[in-house]
Amino acid sequence: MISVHLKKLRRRIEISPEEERTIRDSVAETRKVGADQILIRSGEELNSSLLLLEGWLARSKDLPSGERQVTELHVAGDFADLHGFTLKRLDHDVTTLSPCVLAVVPHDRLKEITERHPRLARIYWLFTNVDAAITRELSLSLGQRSAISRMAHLFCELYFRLDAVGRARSDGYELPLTQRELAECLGLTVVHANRTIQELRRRNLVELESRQLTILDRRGLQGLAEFDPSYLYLDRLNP
Amino acid sequence: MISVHLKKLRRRIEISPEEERTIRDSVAETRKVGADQILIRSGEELNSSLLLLEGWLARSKDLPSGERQVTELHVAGDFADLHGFTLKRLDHDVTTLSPCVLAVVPHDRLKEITERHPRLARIYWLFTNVDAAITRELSLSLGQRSAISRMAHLFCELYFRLDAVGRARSDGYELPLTQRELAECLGLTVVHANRTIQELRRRNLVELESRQLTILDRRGLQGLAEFDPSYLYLDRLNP
DNA sequence: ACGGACCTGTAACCTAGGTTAAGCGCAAAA
DNA sequence: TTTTGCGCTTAACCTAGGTTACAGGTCCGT
Repeated sequence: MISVHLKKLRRRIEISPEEERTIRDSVAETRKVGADQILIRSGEELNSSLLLLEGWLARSKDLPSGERQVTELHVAGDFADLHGFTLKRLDHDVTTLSPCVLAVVPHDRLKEITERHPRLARIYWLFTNVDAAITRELSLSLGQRSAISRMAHLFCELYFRLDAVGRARSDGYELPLTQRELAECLGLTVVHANRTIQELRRRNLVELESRQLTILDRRGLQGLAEFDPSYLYLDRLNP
Repeated sequence: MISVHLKKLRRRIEISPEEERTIRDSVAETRKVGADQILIRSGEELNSSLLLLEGWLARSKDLPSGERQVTELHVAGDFADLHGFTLKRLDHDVTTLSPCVLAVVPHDRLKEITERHPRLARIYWLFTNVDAAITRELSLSLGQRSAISRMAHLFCELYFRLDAVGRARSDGYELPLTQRELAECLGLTVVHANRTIQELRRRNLVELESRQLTILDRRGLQGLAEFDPSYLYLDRLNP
């Protein structure tokens, strides 16, 4: 099951058999969790990190007034809170958006990796930096793109990320988010998120029904989003 | 001059004399640059990282249409592109907002640090994670806060960050950004950035004149911003 | 000393997206 | 089987912030 994580890594870098063993051994246990659970609360002290093997997670931040912003989505293969290894507490919550399978990686094993497997440490460092790049792209979306272009951009991003771990069909993917959750990702209200989806439908770019996103016109969607996947660092890297 | 960087680190963690030596030795050269220079272009291949010793930098991303979003500001003591060590190219530009002094840290010396000084490597990893936390908070601002609250939030954040490296007065700090640049940080137009500053003035919260920001009512400003500095991880950490 | 570019400031007007409210369908609970 | 609640949808209306335009000040290069 952890192979989805290895797939994500191997998409971008070589992983030796020994490194693979180290990664596999870093997992202390595996947990199953239902949808809409809070896994980590902002500020909580941490001594392990969570590797998502199946399902969808969100990192989100709240305003005192209750408005919520999702700052990153996570899919199978992603670490949800690898940054918690160095930070020891998070500045955001981590919640499940669907039923999930999680691997628990204790921080002392990560520390050992930094002591004994510097290349692997650099790889994991790299992946927290890719997460940051995704958040930067979100800032660009929230600050400068229109609602429709933002939503198209998110759909494109998720397509590339899911495809990289073999979780996309050629014409779309399973997207278990409600319209409210999509709105929280994009800094919109539910009402306007709905209007925006209608508009994407009307333009024959996507269909979204019973948790299935169908991309009818990938070229058109990417054009509308002005989507350039280079910020996902999906090409070969060499850390 | 690199002491401002050590000050930033020591604000949060212990640095041994040997670690200090390693950090000092990691600098290959020091460069002075004028304002409004592009230091790094998105996509460019990198083999060193830039440590900012004096002045202000911005990381920014552009849309094809020319709209620009500043995704993070950097002040003395910050690494501008430490994430470039693992990523080897950036997904954003790095530009000077004022005359700057920069230390150049070759990636092979950073690699050596990951091989020989794992604790220092964890510390630097930590700091790229703090950068990411700042970008997350920006996403929250851009997605959910009003223009005035966003601007108040930025002014508070910069106060805390500058204070942490001894670059703030008790009642404000030097802020060399034009209103256009502030607007680009906050996802606003220049016109509305100006309106927003006028409103902050009218409420007697801040004064901003000839590059000097004076905070007239810190309590009030933080209240308006709903500012909670915990995302800056300014307290003691233990990597 | 002059011209031009950029910065700050304002005014008039406009629109993307927010707000409020309501209806419908469906699934889980009772 | 009814009820309750949630997710989706739409409509009417409103406002925060965008757009365009213009003016005065300052700094810079010639």
